[in-house]
Amino acid sequence: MSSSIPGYEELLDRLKQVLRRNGLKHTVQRELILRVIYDCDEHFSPEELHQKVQHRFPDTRVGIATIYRTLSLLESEKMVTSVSFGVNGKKYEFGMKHHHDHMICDHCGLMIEFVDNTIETRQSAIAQEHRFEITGHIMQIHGVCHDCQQKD
Amino acid sequence: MSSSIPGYEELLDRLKQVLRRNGLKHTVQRELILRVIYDCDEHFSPEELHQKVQHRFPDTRVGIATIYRTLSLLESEKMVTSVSFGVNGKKYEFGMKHHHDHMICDHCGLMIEFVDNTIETRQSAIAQEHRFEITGHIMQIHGVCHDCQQKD
DNA sequence: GTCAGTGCAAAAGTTTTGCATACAG
DNA sequence: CTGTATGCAAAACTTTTGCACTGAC
Repeated sequence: MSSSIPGYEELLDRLKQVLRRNGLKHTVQRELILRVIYDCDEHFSPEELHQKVQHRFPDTRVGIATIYRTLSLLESEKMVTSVSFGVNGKKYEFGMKHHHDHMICDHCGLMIEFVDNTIETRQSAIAQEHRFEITGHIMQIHGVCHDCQQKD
Repeated sequence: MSSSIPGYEELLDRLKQVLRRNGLKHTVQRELILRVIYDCDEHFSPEELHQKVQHRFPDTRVGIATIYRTLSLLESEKMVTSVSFGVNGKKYEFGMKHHHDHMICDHCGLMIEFVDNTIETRQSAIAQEHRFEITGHIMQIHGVCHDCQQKD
């Protein structure tokens, strides 16, 4: 098993590689942002990420514009993924964990991650039927979690 | 089969019912907006909806604020659903068609709608395992459509 | 030294709010 | 009449851009 979640060093190498390949430069800001994203378990908005970075590395100024620019870069390289949670707007997550889907409680925001092989398999089959070359998918089950059901 | 897509009249009744139930008022604007949404096959942003409404009913002024307010109302009543398409931002769709999922081409934006019973069933099972009361789900397969594959 | 990257601030875009007026019930 | 709904404009947010300066290579 274990489709191996990369360690930070591995990830950093990958970033360097991407940068070199595109004639871009390795900067402190890009590295710090990657570091924070890597350590971030929850989903985050660009604004939240900005605050985390500033809080953790107060000695380096990182502008919100750089956050947006870096997120775009990382997203195009599939190192982060963006997910939309209805009313809460667009959020990002570290994109190289083991693949998983989300179950979201619309009352309290609780998020359960899960993987289901039957679903994954069907998806490939459907894509194939339509001669569609699949690059990824988003699957969210929305509802009310057990705790919130009690409270009603 | 046919889980019966409601006709416009039915839908309008439902709206009136919702309004009455919440002590809200039946207004021309709300009706026109519903009308346009009902006839709209594609997904739309609030701004696009606004333009469609103005274009189709030039005699009634409908402000963008009313569009947003009405979309919120309809969304909370599950009469429209919002879907997020990554880079394209938040879009809405008429929420009472027969349920379907989306397959989206990231090159040309082509959207194929589909339903798969195996997936639907597994979803319910997963929700049950977590004592989760399911209210809906979002499932999008992203990739490259057949046409776009040719073009590369 | 060169050229991409950065912070900052301004601009552009999106969504929400306040308020006086209109109008449904 | 009463109180919700509306349009408009202002405000609040979110995201992108322009520019002069910095710093990686």
